[in-house]
Amino acid sequence: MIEDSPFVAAAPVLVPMPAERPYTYAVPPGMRVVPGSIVRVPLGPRQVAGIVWDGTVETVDAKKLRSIEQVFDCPPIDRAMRRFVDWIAQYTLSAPGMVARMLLRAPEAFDPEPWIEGLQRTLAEPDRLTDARRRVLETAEGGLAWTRSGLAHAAGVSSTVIGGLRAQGVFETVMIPPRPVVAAPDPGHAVPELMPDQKAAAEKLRAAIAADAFNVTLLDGVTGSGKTEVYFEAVAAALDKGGQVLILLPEIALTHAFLERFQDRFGAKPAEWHSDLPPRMRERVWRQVAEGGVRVVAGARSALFLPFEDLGLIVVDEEHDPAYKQEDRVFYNARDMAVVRGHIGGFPVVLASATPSVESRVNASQGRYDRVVLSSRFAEAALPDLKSIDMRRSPPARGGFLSPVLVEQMRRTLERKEQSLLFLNRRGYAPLTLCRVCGHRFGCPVCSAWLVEHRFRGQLVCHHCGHNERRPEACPECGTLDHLVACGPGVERIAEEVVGHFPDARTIVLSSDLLGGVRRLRLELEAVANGEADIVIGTQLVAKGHNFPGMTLVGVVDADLGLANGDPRAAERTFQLLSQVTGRAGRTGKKSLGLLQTYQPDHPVMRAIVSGDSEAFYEREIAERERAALPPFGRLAGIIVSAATRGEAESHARALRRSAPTASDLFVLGPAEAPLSLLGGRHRFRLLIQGERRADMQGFIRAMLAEGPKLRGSVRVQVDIDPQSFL
DNA sequence: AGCACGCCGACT
DNA sequence: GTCGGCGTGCTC
Repeated sequence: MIEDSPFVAAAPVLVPMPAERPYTYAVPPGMRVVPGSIVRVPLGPRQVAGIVWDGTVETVDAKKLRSIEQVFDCPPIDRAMRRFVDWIAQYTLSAPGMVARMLLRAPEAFDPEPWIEGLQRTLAEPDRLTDARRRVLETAEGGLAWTRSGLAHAAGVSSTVIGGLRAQGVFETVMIPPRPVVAAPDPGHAVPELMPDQKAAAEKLRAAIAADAFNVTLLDGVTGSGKTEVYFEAVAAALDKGGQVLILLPEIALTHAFLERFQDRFGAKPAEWHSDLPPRMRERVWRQVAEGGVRVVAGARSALFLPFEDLGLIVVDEEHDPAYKQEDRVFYNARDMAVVRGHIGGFPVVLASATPSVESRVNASQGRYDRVVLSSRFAEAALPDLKSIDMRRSPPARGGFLSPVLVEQMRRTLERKEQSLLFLNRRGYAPLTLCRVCGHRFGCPVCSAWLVEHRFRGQLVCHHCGHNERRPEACPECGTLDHLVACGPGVERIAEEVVGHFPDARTIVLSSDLLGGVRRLRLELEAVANGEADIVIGTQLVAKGHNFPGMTLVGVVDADLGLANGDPRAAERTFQLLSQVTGRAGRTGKKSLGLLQTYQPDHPVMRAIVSGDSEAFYEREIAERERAALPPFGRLAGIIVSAATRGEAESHARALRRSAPTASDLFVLGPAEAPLSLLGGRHRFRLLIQGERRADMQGFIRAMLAEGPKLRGSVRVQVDIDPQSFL
């Protein structure tokens, strides 16, 4: 730990940069630090916050040694959290300093929250009692301290009135401790009446909490089965035991609706934690989590790095959601890191989903996780009647993309004054533009993916790197005017087709391109929920989180989209997405319908969705993955995400094969996950591995580094899950 | 990751 | 003559 040299005491300090090990700093005489202390240290030309780490210090050149400037008045990062940082650094092959950086993302929170100035009633009486003064005294009755502006506001007077009373000694200045960011949740606030299978599931979770040990439960409940209510019982049990609780949600799902639901159950909102929390709030939440004042946090993946004082449960909702993957700097999957955090902290973890990831299903079937299934649905929340439309038999009209079968159902839905949702997971107007004369295709000059036409904006946009240009009139290759043709549909194009069919219907397109940002989007979603649109055309953004009570028809424009992209998870992802989308309808109690436009009605994904038999899908998918040795079965799959040149990508692919001969598949992909054949231009080399066996993977990385020392620093690793060595 | 230093093109 | 592009190198 802290070692005394003959001259100065020194401490290892993890600084927030890609350092492989802690740096050594001198501890000035009289300063007290312990492992976990958050300290201010000089680093190059600037001052940074670092964490005093475990272990002995390395002797460094006396000329290099600098001193810790300050120990923050802040609870030290506990041992479990420090081990968590080291574990993640090792597992993701990232520098520990970069992992530590994720803990230090609330710089102002390291100093205690200041007490604020307040006013308290004294025994003195004012010289004259005016109307305004009387209101102030009535408001302040009860002896509690008020802020000056708060009291003025509550009494409906100007703050000069308060100032006058203060001057007369009717009020005295007192210091008020910082206000809690949220009220304390009450586990007994509104205990729900649970259905029998919910009750049984809640009992199992409660037992896991009572056991006071690490354990993972996969809570697998079909849409509408009341998963949230069940895991709220686990939350209540953990709170009863006195621990703190973290509920992880995919960023998108961190909605108002969830917070309300929590408040209904516990009488208070959880503290929120996500990337667009205002800085002041961020600091207060961080501090109060560290001090234990906040009991429950609902947050995005970064909430995993909050310094909980006494964490007793993590719930990962929608555990299959890809938003849990962080894919820059430190590559990690928050769902898996939550499991690791539980293991280190010795507490239970609950993974909840209506469509669990294949990894979690495998972990459950192999006994590493417990599995609790909720199979019955509330009667009024029945799923829609689901059917596929075989596009070979009911093709769309020329130039269109909607089958007559779907159009007819939309017409009927309109007649009944109910809402339809068309889902197409593709922004813009058309995913590819080409010249009818010379065949020129518009590609991205930066990353060589195709440019997507956004007709509304008059632009061609690269959805991978954000590059955009004006849509020209003439072909840049042959110069012919007005012969550019849009290939394939995006939501804008579907909207055009819909308006052609139903010119009088209120049609709206919802995608992340919507002008006006998140606020506008929220307003539009609300408007739709209030019935202010007849037909909604949306990307996956409509698939998540939001309920539309009047929606009785869901049409999936291209259910096959995403099945053929070479991703080993394509079928799983499509199944999950289609389950979610079709779940958007049918919560009304009215009869509702889901239609999937597909060219492969016999594909296992379509059969599973239409029949509702997800068990069969999982069994088949797991068997298939095992046979092909794809994730999550103990083989390694490497993905080169981008390379400096095509030749370099190829040579690294060969190196990859040599060093990982057992790898089942080597995916050589472009920066845009485009096939290698699309790679062109110069790109920084980056490597992304979705692998299972850590030993294989690390060996491979070492081989890569030996192969090309210049690559060091630009190699990044993603590990999805490693069931063999995980726990 | 920041941030400084350092060496070549278009402008107050 | 300077401002500014990002390549390279370092941080106890």
